[in-house]
Amino acid sequence: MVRKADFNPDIPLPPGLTVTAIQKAIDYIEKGLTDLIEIYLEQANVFSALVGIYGAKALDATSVYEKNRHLDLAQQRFPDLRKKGSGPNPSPLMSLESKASKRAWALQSHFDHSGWYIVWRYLVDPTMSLEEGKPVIIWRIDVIFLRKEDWKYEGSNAGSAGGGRTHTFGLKNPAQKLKGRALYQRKDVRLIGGKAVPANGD
DNA sequence: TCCCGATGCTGGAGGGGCTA
DNA sequence: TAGCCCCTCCAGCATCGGGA
Repeated sequence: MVRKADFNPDIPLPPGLTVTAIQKAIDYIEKGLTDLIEIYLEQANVFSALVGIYGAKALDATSVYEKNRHLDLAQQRFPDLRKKGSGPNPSPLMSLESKASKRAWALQSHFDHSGWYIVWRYLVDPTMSLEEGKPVIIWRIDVIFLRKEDWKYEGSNAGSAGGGRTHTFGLKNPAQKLKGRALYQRKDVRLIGGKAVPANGD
């Protein structure tokens, strides 16, 4: 259950975005992903992408922010969401990127764009000890405006000789930037060993 | 038509630093 | 000194566009 008391009213939000819209989005994500838990067990990284997609979809439905109507651009280009009426090339203040992660602080992207970022921090609770019927729980939401200088380049040795992925950008000192600035924080989830776990699970 | 690079989304492991 | 926290680096899978 999403409680209003778990929201911090002092956290600034992107223009037009409301706590109510985010509250509905949490509900949408948690319900929507209940049947997709098998995907997490199969491929966790794909599941994280799904959480981010559901987040964007939910805000598209519940807020004044909308997804790019050109499917290919929506899938590939920054931002995920833009304020309705802000045109095809919204300013950073009107741009909202939806990201999801199991990790407590880290934030990575292939770009270092300026704009608003909403990060859905989730945990998978197959025992449903936190909430009956909800194996996926959004336990914290970070909403922050990031500038180009907040990102650091993280290179890659990928090339013809081998290697894995392409380069990424990572948020500089994410814990320092995000600590105490969560818009939403469940009190029944604790960080232990850098991992989010149900507080009633110990 | 096929291949490769760019871009989208992430997680895991290991090591260094800090603190109790 | 051990445990915890955080950062860095390496890992995966997907789609799309452009060039050969």
